[in-house]
Amino acid sequence: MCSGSEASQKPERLGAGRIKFVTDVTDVTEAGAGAGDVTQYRTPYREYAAAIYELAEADLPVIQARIAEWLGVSRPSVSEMIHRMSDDGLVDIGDEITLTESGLHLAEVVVRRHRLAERFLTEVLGLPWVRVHEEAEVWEHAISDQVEKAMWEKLSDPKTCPHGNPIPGAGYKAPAVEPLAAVTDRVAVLERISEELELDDEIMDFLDTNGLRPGANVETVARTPDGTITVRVNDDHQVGLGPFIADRVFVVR
Amino acid sequence: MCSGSEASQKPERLGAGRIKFVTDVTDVTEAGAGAGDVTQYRTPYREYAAAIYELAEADLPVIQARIAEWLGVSRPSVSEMIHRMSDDGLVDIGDEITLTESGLHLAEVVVRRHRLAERFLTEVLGLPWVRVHEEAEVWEHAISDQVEKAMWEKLSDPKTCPHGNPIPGAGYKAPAVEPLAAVTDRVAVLERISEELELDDEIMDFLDTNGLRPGANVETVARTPDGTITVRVNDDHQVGLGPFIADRVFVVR
DNA sequence: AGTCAGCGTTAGGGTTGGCTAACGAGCCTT
DNA sequence: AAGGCTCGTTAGCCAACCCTAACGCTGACT
Repeated sequence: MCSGSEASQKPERLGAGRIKFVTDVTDVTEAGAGAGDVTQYRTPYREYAAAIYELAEADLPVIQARIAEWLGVSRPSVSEMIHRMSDDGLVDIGDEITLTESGLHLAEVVVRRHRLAERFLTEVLGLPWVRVHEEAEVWEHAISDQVEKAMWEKLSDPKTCPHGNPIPGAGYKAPAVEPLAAVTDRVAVLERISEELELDDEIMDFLDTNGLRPGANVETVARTPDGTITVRVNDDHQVGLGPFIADRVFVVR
Repeated sequence: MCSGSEASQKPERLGAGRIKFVTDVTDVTEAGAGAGDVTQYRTPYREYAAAIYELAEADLPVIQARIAEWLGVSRPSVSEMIHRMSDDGLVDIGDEITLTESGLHLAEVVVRRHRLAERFLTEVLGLPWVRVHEEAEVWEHAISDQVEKAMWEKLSDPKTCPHGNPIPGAGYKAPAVEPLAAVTDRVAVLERISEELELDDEIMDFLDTNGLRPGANVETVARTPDGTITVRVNDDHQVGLGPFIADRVFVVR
């Protein structure tokens, strides 16, 4: 035997195994909700919960067909999963799908970790803000209570993700926003960019190179019948935006 | 134009979906091997590959029964998975299981990210070194090429994980070590602590509170017939260690 | 009134990764 | 020589998630 007889003392659990410890319930931040044992939920549950949360946040109808599109799965799959989540008390099924208290809690944890990860990846690791969404999609499941706490302390009181979306539990009162598409003849400040745009590298690069990030000054200067608008960015240059983008970029004032 | 009518062009993929981009092949560091498309392997493959790597590194026989114990799964499961990995060209099956070139590559990526994550978690996020193993078990799968690169740059040329195990690709020539159990009447320096001990919180706390970390000075002062030894740590205090621990703590000189 | 699109569901399957029970081969000990 | 391990394998099973095909409902438009 290589290293002695202890192998036989604990033969069934030598290694780097799958042991999952239930973490303590701790408050993540002064404002943040405790994450608790939420980690134990299976990944699909977490993703469906986050999808429902984000659909509601985006003011889209929270129905199975939208969830299916949001997650890129078939409608039968959503039907099956939603019913399982309902059995487990995470959602209620009605005209729309709604999160129960514990479902909302789960969704908030996942979305918070996603957006916190995006901040962390840009601020601490220096990744470009237009590329962190995809990474955070994985990180949101890898972050534990204790890591979330440590990230929170490392960042200086973050309120939103790099795209301007509020971090649940950070105590950010999001201002009233309207899609850029609805603004006419006014100067406004870019508040946030929809999650839907973050998936598309080309769109994000386009926004980035044209200075269209949260905080940018945006003035609508022209509009065509098909919904394309022309905006002046930071009193500097003008650029045209199609309706898909103009509907998903939100401004204040 | 990057705006326009894409809404209707991509109706089936609204959301935060499952899209996986194949990342470019890039060198992680001057010494590190390129990670390449290794990310695409399924999680079990990565864990089995890492287990085989770590068993070999620990000088344990790399047979299915050991892998099963290391991963905490049944022997039939290992048999099945190893044959699948063999079909996919990751391992060769003989008297022992050996990694092929691509299998070794995969294992090195996973182990490197695990140990890099441990360093990152202690140095950047300030987590206790005795607690990062479990976190890194998840992080090793969440770290992409670009994140690995960023972590590498953030840390100052790390050579080992916080427990003293070399980071593959970091160019660390590990010194010849021997288990503490084999040392008699000599002063030695603690080099590394086996992965197997990292799973056990109580053991890690014990080591930590007794100053038994990499770099500590250790002198064997007594030995009982059952394998228990007494060591003097940093010329300061004496403490007894059972054979299970003494076999898994390695020293130099 | 008829048609049609959108939605949720059912039926039937497939893949992945795990499990237990049981067996045969090899090896050590008695 | 006989028993008893350890080891790998086989057979059969199960749960989690996903899929396509197809059906029935509803509401809007013609």
